[in-house]
Amino acid sequence: MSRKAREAEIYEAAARVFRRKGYHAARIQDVADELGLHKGSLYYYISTKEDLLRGLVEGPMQRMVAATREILATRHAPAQKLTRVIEMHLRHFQESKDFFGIFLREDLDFLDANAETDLRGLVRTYDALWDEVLQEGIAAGVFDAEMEVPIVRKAIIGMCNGTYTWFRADGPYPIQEIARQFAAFALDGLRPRDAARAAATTPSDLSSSSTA
Amino acid sequence: MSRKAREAEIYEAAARVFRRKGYHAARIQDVADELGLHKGSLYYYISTKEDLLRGLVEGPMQRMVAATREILATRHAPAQKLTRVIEMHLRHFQESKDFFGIFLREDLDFLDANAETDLRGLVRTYDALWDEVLQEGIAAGVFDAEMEVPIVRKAIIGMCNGTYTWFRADGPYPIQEIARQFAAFALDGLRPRDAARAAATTPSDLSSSSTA
DNA sequence: GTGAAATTCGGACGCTGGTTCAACTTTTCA
DNA sequence: TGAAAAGTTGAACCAGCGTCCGAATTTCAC
Repeated sequence: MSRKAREAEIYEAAARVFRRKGYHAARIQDVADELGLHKGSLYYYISTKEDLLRGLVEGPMQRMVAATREILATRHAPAQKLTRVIEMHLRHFQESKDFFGIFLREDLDFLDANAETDLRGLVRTYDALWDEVLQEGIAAGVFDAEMEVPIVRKAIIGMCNGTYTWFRADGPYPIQEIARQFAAFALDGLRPRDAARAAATTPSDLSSSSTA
Repeated sequence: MSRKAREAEIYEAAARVFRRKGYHAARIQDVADELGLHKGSLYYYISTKEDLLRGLVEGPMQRMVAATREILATRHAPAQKLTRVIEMHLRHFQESKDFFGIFLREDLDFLDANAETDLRGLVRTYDALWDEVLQEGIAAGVFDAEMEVPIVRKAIIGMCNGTYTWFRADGPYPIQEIARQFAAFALDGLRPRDAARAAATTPSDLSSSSTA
């Protein structure tokens, strides 16, 4: 096994352990156990426990920002863009579950303090992109012009991030179904679907595939 | 100062510290510093650090369950009950911010393991009460009958819990305004308010006080 | 096969942090 | 006012954990 591959193994193991126990509660020994190594051996690959965490943090957030930019660049209707952004968020969330588990639970600001990583900046960028989606909808007259965009954005993202607490890949709902329901919920609220559909000016085209 | 009062001080200080740093990252010394005491002195009041955490956990959750039961017992319309439950959740959330900060971030299952506290049970009860609210709405024909109740419940609670990440008492939005927007969002989604109002069968009476 | 390089081992070191405790100070109340 | 009770101190103990390092083992080129 190459050095790179071994390093990747270690980082993945660390991600799992950090998510399960939390960064501070997790011991280097736990990471070693996960790999069947002795803890001293890890230091052949890493320098400190903090660097291990830092290594995990880079990547997932950047990918989400990039994916959001792509969606924004399309010519879809606002409601559809929103649906796709929600889906995208949930999908990345699930794919980098370990990372987000850490990201949501730990206070990672101390990482920004003494290194080149700028997590907070990335989050700000991501938020701004969401706001753009909502603003487009308002400008197009299909979203409530009276809404407070930051609150609504936080409401939707909070809704998505909440999946961390309860979503299980082997649970009753596949991630697509959750995305579908979340999008429908965001766009139409709880009002009976028929009435909502009748009144809605911008139906989502994503619900056609699975009508559950 | 009475013993009870001193104990309360200690638990409150611990709550603040645990929320700021996380239970595992926080040190007993930090709690002592918060009070201007020496760490040894704390042990005149507490037995272990874990008990300190356990003491914090009891209470807030029980109060929320009780408050939800009260709302359910009223004769309000489903949409109004939902609005009130959302408000209630956010209000308790803010009032016991330290507790929830810990609750959401830490893995507290280990507390259930070897003590009489049954956090998980409480959470299950709380979820069930929310589901009742939603079911009532469906039965009354004012909520979408096709929704997956558990998903929607989790969506709304997730939305509320997300406030932990961003809500600041001195920020631009008072908690009431957030509750109002969340409820409106849940009930009508993002569709323009006028169209939503026209079609809605159960307007919320809570928005009358502040129209932002 | 042999030697060097890469990798892993296993123990040691030092620090941190939870907990204990005997001594000291303050409060209480007869 | 004085003695007992309540509360606080500060040092010490000890276990756990991050980190280091020389020795042992494995890998691999020649």
